Amino acid sequence: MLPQSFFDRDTVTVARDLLGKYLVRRYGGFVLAARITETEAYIGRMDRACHAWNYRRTARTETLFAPPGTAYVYLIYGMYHCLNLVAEPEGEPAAVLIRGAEPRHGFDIIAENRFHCKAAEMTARQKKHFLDGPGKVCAGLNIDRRLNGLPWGSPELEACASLAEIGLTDPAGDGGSLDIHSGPRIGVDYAGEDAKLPWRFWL
DNA sequence: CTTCAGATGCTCT
DNA sequence: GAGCATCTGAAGA
Repeated sequence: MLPQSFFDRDTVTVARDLLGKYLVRRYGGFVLAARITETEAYIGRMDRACHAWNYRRTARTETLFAPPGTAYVYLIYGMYHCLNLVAEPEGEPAAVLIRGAEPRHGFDIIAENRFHCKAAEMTARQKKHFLDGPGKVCAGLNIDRRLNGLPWGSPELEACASLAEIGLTDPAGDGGSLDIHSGPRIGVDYAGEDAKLPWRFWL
């Protein structure tokens, strides 16, 4: 599991460093794992796109003020969930949104969660868009608001540098060197100039 | 490949 | 009451 100190750093750095890491989700006896391929940084101190911009503290944003590594999960558009991991020292409201991932373990369960079918029954179109969006990551890994505020270190959700440390191997390999890209974040036009910040990262 | 409408409920004003 | 860190299927190019 990544140490809490991994998240106790500048949010943009954390967002970039999370690429290629493995998200592990455990529930009901299942172990699901996916490799993170896309992230975005949100920093309340200075970023109009962040829910806690200018340290805005409400019932919803309270989680952003929690210790680094805490899960921040909220409902968007009435029907999808977004998973974030809190960053920066405790008290600085900031987080990294997990925007995309690739399944690595528990394919059938993830396929069931996403498409209500077995992995082998997925269409080519479904495979191509397996977990390529924040709502899709949450649907596939069965993440919803019940996980909001989950402390870092909880077995239900963790991130690790390799699957070997939890006794698994990556069927697609660990990938070697990463080809990291960056650009403006998605869907934050309401943030004015801050919408142009290159705080989205992907492989 | 692209655009587009519609779904749906929580949060804050 | 307005808006939202989204997704899907249908239709057209």
